[in-house]
Amino acid sequence: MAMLTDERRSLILDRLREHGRVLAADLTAELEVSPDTIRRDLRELDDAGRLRRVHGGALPRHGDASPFSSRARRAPEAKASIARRAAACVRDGQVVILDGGTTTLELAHALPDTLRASVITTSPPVAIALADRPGLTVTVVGGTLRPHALVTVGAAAVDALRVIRADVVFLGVCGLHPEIGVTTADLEERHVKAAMIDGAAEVVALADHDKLGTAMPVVVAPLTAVTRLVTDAEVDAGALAPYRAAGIEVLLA
Amino acid sequence: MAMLTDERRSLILDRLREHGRVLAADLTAELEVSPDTIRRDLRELDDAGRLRRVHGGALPRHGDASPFSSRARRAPEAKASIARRAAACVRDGQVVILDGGTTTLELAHALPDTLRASVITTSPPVAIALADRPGLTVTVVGGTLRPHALVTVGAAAVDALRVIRADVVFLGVCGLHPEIGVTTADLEERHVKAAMIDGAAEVVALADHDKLGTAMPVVVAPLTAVTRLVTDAEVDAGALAPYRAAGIEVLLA
DNA sequence: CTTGAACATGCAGATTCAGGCATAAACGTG
DNA sequence: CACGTTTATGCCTGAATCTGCATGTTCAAG
Repeated sequence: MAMLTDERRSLILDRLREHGRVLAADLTAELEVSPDTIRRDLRELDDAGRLRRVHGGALPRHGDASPFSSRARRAPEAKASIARRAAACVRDGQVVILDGGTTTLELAHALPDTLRASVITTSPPVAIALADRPGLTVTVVGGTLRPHALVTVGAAAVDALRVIRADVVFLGVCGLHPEIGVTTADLEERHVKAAMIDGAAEVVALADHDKLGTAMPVVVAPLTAVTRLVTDAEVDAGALAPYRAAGIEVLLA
Repeated sequence: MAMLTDERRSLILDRLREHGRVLAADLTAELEVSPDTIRRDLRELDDAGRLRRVHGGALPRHGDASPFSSRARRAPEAKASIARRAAACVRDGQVVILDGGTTTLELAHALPDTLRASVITTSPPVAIALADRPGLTVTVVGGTLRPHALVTVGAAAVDALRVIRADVVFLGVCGLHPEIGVTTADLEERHVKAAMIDGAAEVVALADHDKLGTAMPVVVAPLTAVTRLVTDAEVDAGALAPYRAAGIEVLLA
């Protein structure tokens, strides 16, 4: 047997998380088993409550028309490769702050299994993703939950972050403009992000290439607050010059 | 004997760490012992909690069958009906505290879509489940994440809860004994649960019928702290008498 | 309504598994 | 050393699991 049954089913759940849906035919091809086996897998995963079976494939259990999970489907491979590149920046023993957002959630999944570190996050999905890593201490920053972004905000969150001096903070940025700096759309989130940046020795911005050169309504911090930028390889070479000029180390994924 | 038993088992765990899985057949070939011996090894390593036995081989224990998701599969219909019954106790405008655990997560899903209330929880999964309810304000209580239970604990969580005066708190109890009271297995969780109870006008305990009459090592609160008990209909009628005698309103789901 | 794809069900072959039993080595004790 | 006990291992048998195939049914797009 090339692949264990449970292994195959985990892989199906991975694909489901990745793409937001799976087709029985695709799985048959990728996993090289008969359609019957795939159907059985999907049926039993449904019985176990791990997914929702539909004709032709399967969907995530909780209907999930949520903005969060639909956003996760945008440019998943770019986000994933950025996440992998960024994950390599973390070293054992560090205190790491993880922002919310789909890219940082990918980063959480991409962290090496063996990593020993302390992770602080405002994002419940990130916290859950890291819960079963034996080497990690996960701290959730409390506050009011922003439904769209699934991050905590408010005075409680800012207070909790203010006392933390992190080695590195990973920031999922909505816009990163050479002159305007780090920007976001939400005023409450701005204060939380600013508090994360304040105490951190290193600030790593994670941004798809199409976030570069754009700006959102609320300014979080000047560009000089960022020490590293991780983006995908599809970016124009010239577009990176202003960031390098600002002393930012640019990593291409 | 070419290789000691424990030596062989360490090697199996090494292979598992290396490849993320092991096949019984491969181990038989590599270690030159009978399949029976390998099976015995895998079984005992599973009993010792070092790996997860599956048909044909073994997988890492925390691969994806987290204790949380496996617990969710135990008596799901009882949990769901308890959750539905309890959800009917919540009224518009209330401040509600939701404990962690699989039953309270079901309760979160069972809350009416139209409910307008403020929900406070230590459980990231509960927070996510409620995020897209337009009528709810969800507050996450920050703290250190307990990997097994997926709840936050620690001084930060207790502090945050101390200032809250909730109308009702829903407590997922591990054990509810007529004389010993509400008990749990974890000392940190005990302090968080106690803080939840302290400021609450009403304390609703959610418990499968098989939790009644049992006690865990750590006492959270005396039975008198509980004002309502929701359990499933499979409970012996006689078993409920001591709770009713203590002035607790018992709801059968 | 038609039709092809997807589906559930039952079945068979192959593999894997659990428990009982026998053997042999290692161990402890007098 | 002699003896009984424990442990580890391999073999055996019946049971369980997994997978693919055949059958008839259901679904959904045209």
